[in-house]
Amino acid sequence: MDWQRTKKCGEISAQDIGQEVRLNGWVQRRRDHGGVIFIDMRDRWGTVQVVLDPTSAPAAHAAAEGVRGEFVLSVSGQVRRRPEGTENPKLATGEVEIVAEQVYVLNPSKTPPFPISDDVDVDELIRLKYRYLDLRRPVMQEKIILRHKLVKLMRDYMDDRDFIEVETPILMKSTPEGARDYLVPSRLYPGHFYALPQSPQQLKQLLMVAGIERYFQIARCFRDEDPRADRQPEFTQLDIEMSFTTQEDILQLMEGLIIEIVEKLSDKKLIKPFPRLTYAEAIERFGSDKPDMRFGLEFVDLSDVIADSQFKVFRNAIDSGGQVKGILAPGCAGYSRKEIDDLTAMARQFGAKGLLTIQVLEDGIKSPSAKFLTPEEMSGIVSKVGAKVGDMIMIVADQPSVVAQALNRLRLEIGDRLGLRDPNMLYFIWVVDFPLFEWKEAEKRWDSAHHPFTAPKVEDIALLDTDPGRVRSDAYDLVCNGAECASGSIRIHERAVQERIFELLNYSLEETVARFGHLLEAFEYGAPPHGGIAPGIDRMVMLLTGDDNIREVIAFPKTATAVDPMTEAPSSVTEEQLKELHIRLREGVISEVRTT
RNA sequence: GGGGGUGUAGCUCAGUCGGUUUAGAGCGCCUGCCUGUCACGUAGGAGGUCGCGGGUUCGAGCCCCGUCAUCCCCGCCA
Repeated sequence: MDWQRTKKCGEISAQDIGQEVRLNGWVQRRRDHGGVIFIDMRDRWGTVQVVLDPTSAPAAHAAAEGVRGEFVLSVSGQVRRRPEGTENPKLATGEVEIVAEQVYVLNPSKTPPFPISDDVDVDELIRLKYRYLDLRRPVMQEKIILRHKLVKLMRDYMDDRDFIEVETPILMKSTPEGARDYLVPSRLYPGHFYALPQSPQQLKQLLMVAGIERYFQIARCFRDEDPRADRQPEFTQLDIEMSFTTQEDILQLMEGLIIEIVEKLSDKKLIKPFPRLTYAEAIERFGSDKPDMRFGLEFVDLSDVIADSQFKVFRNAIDSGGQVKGILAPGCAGYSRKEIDDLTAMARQFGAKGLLTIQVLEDGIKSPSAKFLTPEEMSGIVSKVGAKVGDMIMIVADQPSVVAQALNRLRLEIGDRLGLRDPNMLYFIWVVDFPLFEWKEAEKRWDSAHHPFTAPKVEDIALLDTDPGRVRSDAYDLVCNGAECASGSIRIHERAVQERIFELLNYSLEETVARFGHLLEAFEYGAPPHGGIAPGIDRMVMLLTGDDNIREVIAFPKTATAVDPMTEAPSSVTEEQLKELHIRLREGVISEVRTT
């Protein structure tokens, strides 16, 4: 039986009229008129109508009577122009149809658990359980194809610039810093474990020591932390590292790539060149190191206006080294008590003790703080924020980190409510000059802001000994519409500097040697200066498709509970497997084993 | 680990104040009819552990407690 296609369903056009063709595909829909039967046949390239006439091709017609949705068919016949008045402008192939002569059912299908169609809203858990059916939907196929094009473009771009792709191991050594590792027990070495890489960071640096000079990899990364709408336990990044480079080189390289991606693979608007903000500026103006720049509503520092205020909310904040900052909520003066309570709850989520609102109405100011502020102070705030009648001002007075986080959240909320976050705009910016360290209050120690291999800025090296908190690094993030989409740095390439950093991070010499001895040793054999960056591929696809859920751009994602509903991973394993791995489960754990 | 939402037919949902002895709709599915439809039409039919367990009540899809699954957020994500 010769069933292989000579044409694709979606590629049939008026040019094929008169031709004999054979098509392979799935039954999208079957319409039985008692006499003539129509079958819409779908493959990856599109859909075309097949006509079955009971008089001219009785065998084919008879076969088609038993056909149902999602049956797999091979159909041969002649392409013809549709009779006058029966064209379907909604279908790309709607000018023509296939007059079937032969129909083979290559495989029947059960009725699918949900319609294979773009315009249905099906519970995601069912979609994931039957992901192979979900992926038949044209929208999903488009995303998979777009992702392929993105990765191909990345590979071509890097190859054109003399980068070479090197694979690094998935079975790696555990380094308990940063995210939690996924561990893989070793059979050959009882009690020992491999870890899946959180990123190929150390290996790509070692490739620089190896003289590869320009490396990239489409790299899978694993982090055993709770997933989110934009986060998966495993994800993919374009991992890049280069030797004899500078921050400027890397930003240019990456900016060129991103522009090419957006211009070739989407219709979204871009701002070129990408504006640059220092970390300090970003925090000052937006309270975030990944500000959404599609709209303004920047923070306004009110310290000078209320410097002498006796209002104890302001007084306490200022006197304890805090800040008083506000943002404008244009046109929000009419907000109800409930709406303001909701906004206050958001601010509280980030540690703010409260949210102070000032509603500027036709007949005057409405604010819980009105009676505690002098008229001069009130009008000073209103004019400094630039509020007009109909606007609202939201003020948070607290420690700087609380003010930043709370007002950042409120700014994004107002941006959403006012429709200021234009979905057709991809507003990329570079955030640079990150601090090298941040203070971990819980552990009373410095921690790397980026990672411990990041180089301090040369002009700040002296501060390592005197004021580590003020040391800036050659680290940079690419941010788009309020989300981080790439992160990188110039790395340390000298053993002494690297050891000094580990020392500041409070690692003992033994720990340092045990975990990073290979890297430190490598630095002693002529390690070149180097640096790199790694844009996240899943998030890049999300930007292009406009999806706000990362699962929509991954073929077989995990749920927000880190489960694959299709294969039911993770699963329990046999006693023999455990025995081989020298693992015994604790009693309580055995009773908790999932049994779905 | 914490907070919030959701769970009723294969799918998407409705179900009022706890009360019409038998829980509904649309789509899908099955059967009949129909030779130009494309969301075909038309007549009929099947299909329910109201997530699960307990409780309150004369009576629970609806109220209470617990639990499971899932989604979003916080923590976490060098």
